[in-house]
Amino acid sequence: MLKDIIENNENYQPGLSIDCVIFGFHDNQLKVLLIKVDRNPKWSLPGGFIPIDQDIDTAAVTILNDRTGVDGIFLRQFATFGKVKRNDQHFDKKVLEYLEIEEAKGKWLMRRFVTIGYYALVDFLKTIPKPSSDREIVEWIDHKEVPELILDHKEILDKALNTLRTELNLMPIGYNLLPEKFTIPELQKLYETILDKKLDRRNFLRKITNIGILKKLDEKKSNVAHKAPNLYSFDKEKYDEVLKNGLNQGW
Amino acid sequence: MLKDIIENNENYQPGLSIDCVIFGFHDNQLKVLLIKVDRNPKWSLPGGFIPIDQDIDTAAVTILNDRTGVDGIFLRQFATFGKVKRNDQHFDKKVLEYLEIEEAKGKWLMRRFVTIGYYALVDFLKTIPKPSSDREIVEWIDHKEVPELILDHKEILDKALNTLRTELNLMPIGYNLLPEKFTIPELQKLYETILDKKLDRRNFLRKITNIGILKKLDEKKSNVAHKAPNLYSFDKEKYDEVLKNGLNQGW
DNA sequence: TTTAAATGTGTTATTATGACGCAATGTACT
DNA sequence: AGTACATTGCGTCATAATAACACATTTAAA
Repeated sequence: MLKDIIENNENYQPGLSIDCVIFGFHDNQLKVLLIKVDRNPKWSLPGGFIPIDQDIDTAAVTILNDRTGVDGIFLRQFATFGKVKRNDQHFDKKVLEYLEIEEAKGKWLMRRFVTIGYYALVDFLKTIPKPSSDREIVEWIDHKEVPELILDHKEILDKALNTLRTELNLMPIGYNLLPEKFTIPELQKLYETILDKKLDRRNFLRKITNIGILKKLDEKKSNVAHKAPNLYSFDKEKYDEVLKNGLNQGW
Repeated sequence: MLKDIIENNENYQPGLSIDCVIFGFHDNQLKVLLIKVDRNPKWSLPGGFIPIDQDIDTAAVTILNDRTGVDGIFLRQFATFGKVKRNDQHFDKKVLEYLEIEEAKGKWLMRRFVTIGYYALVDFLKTIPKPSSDREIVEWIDHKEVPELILDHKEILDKALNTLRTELNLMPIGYNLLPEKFTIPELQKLYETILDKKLDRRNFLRKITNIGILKKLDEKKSNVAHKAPNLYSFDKEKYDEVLKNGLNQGW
């Protein structure tokens, strides 16, 4: 895979890559999809290169699709990272030998790479993490327990989470992270988890209801050890309208 | 200049550029610093390439400094643009001939370039627009009268302005665009110009005052054809604090 | 049947916002 | 010198949004 790309590197945008921070929500945890390649003890964000005949946004969608099997995804570019030393010594001679890549071809990889960060919000249960080879492990990891990552991937992840927190004040987000039917307490947990902060149940209900993007269903959640909460779904039309116009006008 | 870069293109990050949207405020107009090169009838955003031994942020600062002579500037990366056809036919054979660049070397320029967009807020009066050669015109242009721009520069400019509008709801901005001493009505005009919307004088005063970033000076503006407005300056310490923590908490 | 743990539906006090009114002030004009 | 004009500074009031909190209801399990 990587070897193929390197040996045909003239088909890819030079010195540029894409890294995706893929968020999911499960068990009241904000999860991040991470990858571990056997030769490296550290984990990394799923990423890839940009074919010269593809828009960068298209390339990002492709990477996401390949890893998660989900499409129709919420995907946003949030920042581009380009410190001179960001991938210093990531592909050194030893790694190239290991990958059986000729030194001449490998030079392409040893230069500074600038990477474009995208973050995605996906429905955890609809996602099937797909390793791109048998040397690779793909796993959902609680964002609070992310292990050491390669290069500046921790910085990229942090920036993505900060962006998500800010966006939470500007637009609704649950549509992409929750299943079709959900309860208000579940939605609240999602907000609390992202913001890392407790919210008042009753005030949350009022605020989220006032936005006008929820449809109360004639159905209750079953198999709960307490009063059964009502199920809701999003009113997609109004949801998209709010997404477009934003939540707070401010001035 | 460009010729030098092309002939030494191994010293620059391949396929990547930076474009800056530089905003200033003057005569109640939001101005944008634009460039016209004689060989091209269209205007463009000031931009440049990234030396392989420079962080992208540093390269952006350099571009900005070269064009405006101002340093200690507010500069933010806001998006990266990479459609496949974004610079199609921008540097064709004719242009290369005109620039006296060999075709072989010129190939570097004919590929798709991905460009990283930065926007800057600068003090109009402290800025001295500097052409980088005598073939170049650098000018402040009212953002409402921006002429046709090359490539996707209009899209980049629009995105920068939209980002600025959003940021206005998340943080204070006047510090970078206004002189040290200013009046509340001036600050309000700035907000109105950026948002393209009238605000109520009295409510604006209340809101901006409540943020707690203004220092009322013991001084009035002179030479005005009406009641002399009071002068204010920013309390830099509190200003930076609000910049860091954000304006609206939302949730 | 009782209990524990949530949920659904309020209430109240406080604060923020939007829409105004009116007096004060500095310049320009008669 | 006096008045008109444009604009500033300060204030009010009704309404909406927010934070803090109380109480009854429902479900599964003890």
